[in-house]
Amino acid sequence: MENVTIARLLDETADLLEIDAADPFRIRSYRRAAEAVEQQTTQLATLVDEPKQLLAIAGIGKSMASNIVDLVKSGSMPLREELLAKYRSTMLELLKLPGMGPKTVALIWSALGVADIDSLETAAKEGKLNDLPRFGQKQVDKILKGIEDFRKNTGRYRIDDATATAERIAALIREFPGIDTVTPAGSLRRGRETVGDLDLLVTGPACEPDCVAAVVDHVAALPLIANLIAKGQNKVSFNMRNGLQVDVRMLPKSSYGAALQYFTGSKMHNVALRQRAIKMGYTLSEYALARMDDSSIVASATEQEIYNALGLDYIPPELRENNGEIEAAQAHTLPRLIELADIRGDVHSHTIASDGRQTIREMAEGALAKGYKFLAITDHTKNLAMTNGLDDARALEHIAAIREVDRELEGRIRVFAGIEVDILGDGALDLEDSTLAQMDVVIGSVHTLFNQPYEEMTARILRAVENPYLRILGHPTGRKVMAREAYTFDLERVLRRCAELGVMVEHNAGMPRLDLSDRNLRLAKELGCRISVNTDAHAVSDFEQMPFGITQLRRAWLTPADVINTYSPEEFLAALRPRP
DNA sequence: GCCGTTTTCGGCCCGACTGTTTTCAGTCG
Repeated sequence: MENVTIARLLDETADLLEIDAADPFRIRSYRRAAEAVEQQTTQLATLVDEPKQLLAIAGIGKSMASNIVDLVKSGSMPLREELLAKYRSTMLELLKLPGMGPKTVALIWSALGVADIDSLETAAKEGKLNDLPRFGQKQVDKILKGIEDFRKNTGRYRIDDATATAERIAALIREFPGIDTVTPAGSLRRGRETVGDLDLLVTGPACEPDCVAAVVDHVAALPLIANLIAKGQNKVSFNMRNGLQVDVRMLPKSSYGAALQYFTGSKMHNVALRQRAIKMGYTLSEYALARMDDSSIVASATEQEIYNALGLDYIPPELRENNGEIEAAQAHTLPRLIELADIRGDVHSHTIASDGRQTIREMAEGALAKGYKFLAITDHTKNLAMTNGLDDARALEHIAAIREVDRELEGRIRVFAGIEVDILGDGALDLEDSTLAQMDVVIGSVHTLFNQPYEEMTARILRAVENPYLRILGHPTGRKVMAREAYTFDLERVLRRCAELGVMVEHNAGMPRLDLSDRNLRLAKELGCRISVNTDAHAVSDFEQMPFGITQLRRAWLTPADVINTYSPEEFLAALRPRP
């Protein structure tokens, strides 16, 4: 059983406990445990015979460890079974409807026997809900609307889409006079690869308390709003046409830092921060860090002041997951995270020789314009026929053409000759060794190996990695971003072998379905792999995808030294696995 | 159910918005 599954089952147990009106602190323990499990880089299923290692995880105590062992061994656990016998598993879906919380779910169950979305809809339309306490027509309408939306769209939105939407909305809000800044907060600011909703924080002279009402009216009337959910004194919530929920908050300058900190989260990071504040005699809210005794404000204008007042170094948003960052900030041991400005090269790109859209020269000049010091041209091989992939003869010609451009641009940028070679069904590489020996960069890609049995897939990739000419394992997972992880092979074993052999592993910034997740990047670092971040550019404009890749590297706590793209061209060549 | 710079017991984060509540419960982030 994968960690994500264990985490989900623990979280669902917390939901059921809420419906059961259990002790809120017990419920929180289950939520904390679920979070902690999801953060782990090693699979807990391999630790069930060593409970001590489970107990070492913060948030996992004796009975939670026993729960995890039960889950791994039997697929369930006693408490979960007990609750499922008392209630229904379909209630977990009801909780996802807006406005439906555990109390309401418990109420309609005990009063009407309603436990799933279809019966809820029927009951609502028949007017049965109106007789219940705290139910009026508005509640009923909200539920029916919620059911409609739920069926229309489920799930999360990709960070690049959400970023574009945020920018569109921000531009419209800025049209109002007296707005200085519009900043995305929440999981978008933390760089999660998908976001559930959008939090925008707005500040400027127009957001001071005596005049904020006009801004609120302006935002609530934006033309791109599909459905207005709520409009308060300084907050507006609405849905976009695609279902994405947007929360916009207007804030005075004086408390902007506290608000930014608060709404950036994560929730678990904030909880930990608040507990720390209390121990120090403070209270932390979205308005300020204040003294508990006389409510005097200690810090509120910037995040930096707040973290410092709590005895911490500033914590970058990407690290705020309550995953050791607070302890590191206190000990002044936070890593100097990699930044976009550190990147000096991209070693995965395509040209018109295969399925790219620009020439070698154009790609090289595009990289030069980004300030890069090196670029590797890595077109496809013949096995991927639809990409017009290269055979040995064309590959050798291509190398000569790349060397030519490299000479033309001497002193300005290094252009390395490379190839993105397919790993064939038996684990062999798609070109002759004698051809591969001419290349600076050989990326082995897993494309065509999908949909094979786990063990076979693992064995074939391991065989490919053994080939001494293979120097980078290209976009090594077939996971789907929207559906969490979907490994098709034993990634941990492959990464371990890559580390032993000096094979670099790639984080693909341009293809979010083929990259390594932040958790797997952290695993790769722990195992000692050298990591490369590349855009897989098929045109110069694709180089612009790099920031999304950097964000994920930051979430994995990577420093410039961990990532070969920060090296000089000579250092990069030296870091490659030596030729036989 | 977890945890410990007072503690192995007694704590455990904070506030806004909504609806129908004439003083607050539930939901949400």
